[in-house]
Amino acid sequence: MGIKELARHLNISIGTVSRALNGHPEVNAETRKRVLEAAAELGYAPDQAGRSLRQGTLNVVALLLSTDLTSKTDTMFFMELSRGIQDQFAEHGLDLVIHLNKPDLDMLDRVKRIVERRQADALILAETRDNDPRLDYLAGRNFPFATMGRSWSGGTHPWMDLDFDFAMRAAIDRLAGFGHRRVALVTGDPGYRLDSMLQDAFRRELAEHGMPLDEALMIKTDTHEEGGYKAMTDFLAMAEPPTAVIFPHYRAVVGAYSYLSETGRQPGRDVAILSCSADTAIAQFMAPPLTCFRLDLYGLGRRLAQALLASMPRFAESYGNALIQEIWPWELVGRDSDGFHVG
Amino acid sequence: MGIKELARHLNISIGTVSRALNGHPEVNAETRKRVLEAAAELGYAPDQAGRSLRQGTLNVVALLLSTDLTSKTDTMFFMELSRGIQDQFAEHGLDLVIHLNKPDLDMLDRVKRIVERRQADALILAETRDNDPRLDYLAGRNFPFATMGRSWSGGTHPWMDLDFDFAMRAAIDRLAGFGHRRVALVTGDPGYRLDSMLQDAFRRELAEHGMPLDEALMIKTDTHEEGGYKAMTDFLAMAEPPTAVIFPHYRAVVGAYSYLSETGRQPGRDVAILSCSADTAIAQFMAPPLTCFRLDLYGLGRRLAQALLASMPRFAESYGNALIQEIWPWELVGRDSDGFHVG
DNA sequence: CTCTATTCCGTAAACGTTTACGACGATAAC
DNA sequence: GTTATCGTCGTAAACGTTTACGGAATAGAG
Repeated sequence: MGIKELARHLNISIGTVSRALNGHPEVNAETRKRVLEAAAELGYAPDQAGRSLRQGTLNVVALLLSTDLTSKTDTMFFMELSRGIQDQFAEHGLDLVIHLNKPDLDMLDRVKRIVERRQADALILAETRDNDPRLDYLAGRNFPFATMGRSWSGGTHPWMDLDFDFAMRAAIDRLAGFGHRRVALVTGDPGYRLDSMLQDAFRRELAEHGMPLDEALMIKTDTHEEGGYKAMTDFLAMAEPPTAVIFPHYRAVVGAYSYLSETGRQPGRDVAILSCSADTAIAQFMAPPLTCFRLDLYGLGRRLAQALLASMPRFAESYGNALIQEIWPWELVGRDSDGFHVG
Repeated sequence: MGIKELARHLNISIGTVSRALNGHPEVNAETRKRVLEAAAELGYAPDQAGRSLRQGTLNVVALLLSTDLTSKTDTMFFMELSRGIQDQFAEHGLDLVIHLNKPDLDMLDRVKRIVERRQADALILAETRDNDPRLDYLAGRNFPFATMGRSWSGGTHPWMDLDFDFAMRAAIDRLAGFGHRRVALVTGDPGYRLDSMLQDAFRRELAEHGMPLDEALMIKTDTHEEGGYKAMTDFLAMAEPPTAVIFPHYRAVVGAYSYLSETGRQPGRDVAILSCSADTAIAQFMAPPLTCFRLDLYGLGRRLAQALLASMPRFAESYGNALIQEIWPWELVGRDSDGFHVG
């Protein structure tokens, strides 16, 4: 099953076998055919370790995800994204593998392990934090990597991100059009760049629309169902509750819907609910269907992979050697969760 | 950064360095300390390719998932499962990596690639199909693997599965107790062992409870939101609709809820909805909260990993060299989606 | 002092590839 | 007939580890 056996079986040298399999030009056409046939018949495939050892490359890109995702974010988002990444890499013979890890501190260790043991040729990080030490480490080692979501400093590494400024403007435009003036925002930990940007954009757009800013209407909490449930509970206990709530994180909406339903209220009638999340399958099947943002997650994944490839010396020329950092547009999908006029 | 540099830096041989790092007994305590310190300081970690080449082991286990998961199943299920698997493997210094692949035919190629290129020491398959060629291939190559969900033949490989017989009995017991006699079942493609078992159990339990079996009430469709939506549409268009519907697949429930809401109906009042899925975070936040089954997904993942480890020569002795195949119990969590009496 | 056992460490082979280098024969050029 | 060119292939080194083997030094036993 090794290349040696294959060579012996064909009565040629291992060098020729290797050249034949790797498509080198200096091998006779008929010899190549014989080699390929024999390889297919005997089920030979080059050992990854041997090849990697020799040419220092593994044909594997790692995507590092935190197990937090299970509890805090929309797993669908990353699944769709991964599908795009995977397909793009496949065109270059690269495999995508997902590494799950405990969140926070261990993450740096895992990154170090991947780099130092050479478990992948490049790395994709999903969620970056303020002063994320992983970015410095990777940049210092000159290891190719990309991130989903820009980092705080912008950085000189490739990334893809979403246009949250646009989303927030579109959301508040829409709510203002319906006559809302007390709008609330429920985000997660502002230690994440995403939540920080959302809060900034929220403040700015409120000001632009001449709406009052009430800090009590900006709740930072967990981004899953329970966080949304509690946030909605708090809002409705206020002397003057908001008439509209923006939940950038989709899963929090589920909790909010739940509390509203329990108390006999209805989203889209008693309070407007709007999400800045991607329009994954469930949104249109909520009751009432959720207003959120349409986005080509699969395409985003592909483009993220392209950005990373463009930063890898081996593939850079195919992608114009450019540093690719893009902010992706999306489109507001108005549904019934916020479709009513106040006042 | 190689072991050679490290050895030169310490003025000892690479053999001793290797032994020191790998905890072999025949090395002086003080030498070992020096080596470990220097390795930490210089950020040395053994190259995976070199090590793998030498000792034929990689310390990596692969979990193969289909990109279908995105559209068809509850991604949360596999995330929680993966977390358990990951933690169990970590105790033995193994990493879990997830390979995403297109469904169906390509899957066998991917499995072959993983085995032939030695990209992992063992493999976990998530969804097996009738006459799944991947199982035969792996067994033929004597490659360690385990599956989530038993295969059709039972097989001689380790697996974990859920007690769907129990679930179906508990579900129909409960519905019978509420007075239901026209109960429907919405499953996916019976080419999957899971759906096939559910249908069998459903028929059996109906008979045991003296309920009539109406084949029109057994719909096979997609297991995502849209499938549930359409199934519910079909049911309610019947001359004599079912009074209760069992949706083993959680995501189909979302679609069913959606249709009910659109037509002014309410789950748990106009029709009973019950799911045999695991009780993931969303179930209790649906409106009304969904009756389903409580399950320790994390523990299940750990146990699945143990079962696999027990089948790997390297680790077998720690686990008693046994073939581990287990059917896990779960517990019905009665909520409001089916809590009403008929007639 | 001799012999043996023990502790520690260096040497070198091996794992399965890829590839630089050189060699061989055949063909073409003069 | 000599030389250069080309196409094809074999040889061997190299990648970074681990580990079997043997050797040197020390200690203990007689």
